[in-house]
Amino acid sequence: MAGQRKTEEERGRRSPGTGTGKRVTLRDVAEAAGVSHQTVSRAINSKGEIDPETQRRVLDVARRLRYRPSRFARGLVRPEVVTVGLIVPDVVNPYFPEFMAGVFAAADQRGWQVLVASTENTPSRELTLLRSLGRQVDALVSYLSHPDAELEPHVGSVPLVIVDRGMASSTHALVEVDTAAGIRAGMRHLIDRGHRRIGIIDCTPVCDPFVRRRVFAEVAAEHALPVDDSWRVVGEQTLDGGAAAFEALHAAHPDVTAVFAFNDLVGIGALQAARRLGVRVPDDCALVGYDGLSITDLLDPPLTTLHLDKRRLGELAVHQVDQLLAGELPPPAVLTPRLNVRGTT
Amino acid sequence: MAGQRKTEEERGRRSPGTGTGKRVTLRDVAEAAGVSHQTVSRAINSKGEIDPETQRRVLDVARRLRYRPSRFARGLVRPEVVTVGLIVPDVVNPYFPEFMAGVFAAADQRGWQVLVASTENTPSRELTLLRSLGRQVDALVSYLSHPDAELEPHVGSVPLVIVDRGMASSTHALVEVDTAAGIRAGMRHLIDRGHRRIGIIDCTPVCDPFVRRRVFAEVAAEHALPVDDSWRVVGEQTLDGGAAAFEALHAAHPDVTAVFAFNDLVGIGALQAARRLGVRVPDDCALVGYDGLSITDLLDPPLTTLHLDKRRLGELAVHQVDQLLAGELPPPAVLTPRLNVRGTT
DNA sequence: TTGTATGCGTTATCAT
DNA sequence: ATGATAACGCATACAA
Repeated sequence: MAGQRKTEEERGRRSPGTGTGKRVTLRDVAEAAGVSHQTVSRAINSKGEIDPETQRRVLDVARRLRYRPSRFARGLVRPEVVTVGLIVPDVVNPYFPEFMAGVFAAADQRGWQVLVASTENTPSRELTLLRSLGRQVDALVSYLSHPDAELEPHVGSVPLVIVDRGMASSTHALVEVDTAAGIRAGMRHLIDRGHRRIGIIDCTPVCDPFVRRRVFAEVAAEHALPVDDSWRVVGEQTLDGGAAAFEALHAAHPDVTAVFAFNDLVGIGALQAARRLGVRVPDDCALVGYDGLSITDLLDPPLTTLHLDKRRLGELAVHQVDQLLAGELPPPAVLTPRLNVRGTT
Repeated sequence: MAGQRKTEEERGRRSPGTGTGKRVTLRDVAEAAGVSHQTVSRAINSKGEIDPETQRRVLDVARRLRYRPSRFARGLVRPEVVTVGLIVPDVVNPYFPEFMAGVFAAADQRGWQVLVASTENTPSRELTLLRSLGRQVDALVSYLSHPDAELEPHVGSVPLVIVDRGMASSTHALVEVDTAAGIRAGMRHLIDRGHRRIGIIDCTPVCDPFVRRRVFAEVAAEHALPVDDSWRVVGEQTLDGGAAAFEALHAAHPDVTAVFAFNDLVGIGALQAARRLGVRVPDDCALVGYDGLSITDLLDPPLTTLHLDKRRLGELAVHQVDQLLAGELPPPAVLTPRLNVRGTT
């Protein structure tokens, strides 16, 4: 009595969302099984109070019809599962997986889910993703390079946590990195080791107003270092960019004894360039990175770097979401990098 | 006429999903603004046909009330956005971000969204995530270590793509890696270079039935290599595991001239151990890795490895989802690693 | 331009 | 054990 009608429904069924064919609903299954839609619901959810035989039969029909419950209809009726949207610039850059791990862990701990999207380092995509993801989630955690004003039209009413943008906000929650303190610690370390002819490899960040340059100049002045603006080279934020910048710096100032890299990626590039140039690290020239990527540990020598707890950063972001969902705009959470002295200084 | 009632609604409002307080709906806004809920809908969605003044007023009230449209109610009525669930063992392991990047790219290209979760290398979590994510998405892409039979009770009716499990399936779509071919290529490479005393560092994978051991033995037999089972050491699938395994292998067979590592992570560990032992790579002992992690490029010397296009693997997985959603069970997609000869052989 | 009525697919309440 | 009916929050056709 169950396995009679067959071919019509099975063939030609398109899955939900695939445009054409209508979706298979609880009622379709009910009709095909000769029961009420309510009974089908019970069967699907194994809510006791149902004849085992009936359940088996209904489940069978459901399978035949390729029935799939609608998460929307379900979400409408059942207690909501909090979903956080996460926007990062680049999943492959080893910086972000660590950050993401923190977000996942904190979210999972709360029973939340995470919808992830990548801007592929394209600022304009930030805006479109803000829009599209925004309508699908309960809150958004995002790396963003635009100021609030430009964001405003795209952020609807979604609670938003902005990560490491380096700009204040009166409407969104923030998680910030105290880069200035980090740079200062790195500079002090080099100076403590007796370095005075220090160069810096800087990069053009998307929004951040050259904190590194500023702090570098400040510290240089405080300690009367014999360096001026020509000791600061600007390069691409890549391995090759770091290499090229190191070469440029070394060409301009062969007597440089220490280099501060924009970040570890750039630092690794610089290390490779140094090797090619026959500059021994750290004997001829010390090198300090920034970020504390775990891969810097594998280098030879391992890179001295300002280690930032990226995982914690992610956890803090979720914590900010927490507050936002509770209806309050929390003060910015700030994290400071920690100097990790290893082989290159 | 708009800014009259205030305090009652604003205070005490809890956000959606936060348990208590009821959700602010379109009708609440309508009532507060003194219009019909339809007008509010128009205002929110900027669907022309509305007096600009009315719209402004409504939007204002909506903001005051912290109104947020329900994604569920919306999804119920509007064309569905396909959401793919992605389950990986570990976000931080550099292998997976590359894979994820492929999934994101392919998904984005189709206008799909991706919900990500990590099992944290815990097989039991695979099952629970399968369940919880399964009800929130249209299809699932997952690394899984269980056989179909154990999966069955947890995979409801969700279309599922299993990645690199190394076991056939009659109900789920697959994306596989031809590991045997990879190992074979690596062995051939070593043999071509004249190596005969080859060792292998193997690991206990969760499900995969020691493909490496099997192929290693086969090739060894085919070429009558002077090696037996004692040339195969099994270690943890970590940096330290690789180092320990290399030391063990080297202790047992000091005359080993080449080592095949389970994967790059293990290979890097082996490389570090070799350096500590004073074994020069590749002069004293060659080393081959597996996976082709991009960081192996930064090592000194860069690791010769069997490069797997993990990004492509992710794209293929999404393509399998495509088929599944179209109602067909596609044949397994298979990817073969490519030998990438660099500094360690 | 605005309001009224209806349906989306599910679960929950209450009968039977 | 099963079925009828009413929400859930939103958008859309249609009426005013």
